[in-house]
Amino acid sequence: MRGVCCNLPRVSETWAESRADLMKALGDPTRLTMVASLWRAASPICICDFTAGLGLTQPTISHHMAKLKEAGLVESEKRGIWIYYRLRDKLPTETRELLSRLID
Amino acid sequence: MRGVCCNLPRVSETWAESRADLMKALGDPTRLTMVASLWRAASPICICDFTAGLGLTQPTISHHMAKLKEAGLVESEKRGIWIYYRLRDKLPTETRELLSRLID
DNA sequence: TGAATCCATCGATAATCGTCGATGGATACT
DNA sequence: AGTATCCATCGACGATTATCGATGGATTCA
Repeated sequence: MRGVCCNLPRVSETWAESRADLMKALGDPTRLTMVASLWRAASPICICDFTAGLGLTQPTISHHMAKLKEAGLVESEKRGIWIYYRLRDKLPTETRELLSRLID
Repeated sequence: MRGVCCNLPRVSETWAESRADLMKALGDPTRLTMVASLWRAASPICICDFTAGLGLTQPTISHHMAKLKEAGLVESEKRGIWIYYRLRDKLPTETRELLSRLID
């Protein structure tokens, strides 16, 4: 009876791994909110802004931001006491379009 | 010094919750592979196909499929012994376009 | 120099998640 | 009736994750 089963379309394993990592980075309400904020923000945002706005502690926000950075979504720049975060400038086109569909 | 901080763009909490749920559903390599397969497949696919193709046990595949169904990505139809799965027919346009950007 | 602010990192804890084996219901074929 | 296949669900286990408090480095300002 096994012969009845169709064969699956081929999906690359490395593709699935890397795209799932991106989805995982976006798969938390706090991180998604942070990305949406950065997407819409006119100017870069620092950790303390999120801490104040999202009702979470500074280590938690910092931890989430590190994950976004690790996923290649975000870049930072230190200026005085603050570290300003913004969406990565050279975001791959597919990722940028995906975010556009997701957020706009 | 708190006055230096900009104020965050407003992001809806319910929006973040629901979109993060969708991202979470796509945030696992196995599930993403399953979605990509269904996206490309000419005809519906049953659990045993994935079990055979992905090297995971039947309960695991079934569990992942349940999550995709709960996320509203997938619908099923029972035919004889088999339950055939396909991408949901009435997928919201935004979701369909997002998947298109993600997979194609 | 001393105090204050911003932030990353560490260690801990509770919750969630991915995976499996076992079980049982449903359907089909003999 | 008996056997075989497909599948959902349950219970368990280890791994990952989200969160926090505590700590310490860096920078600014008095």
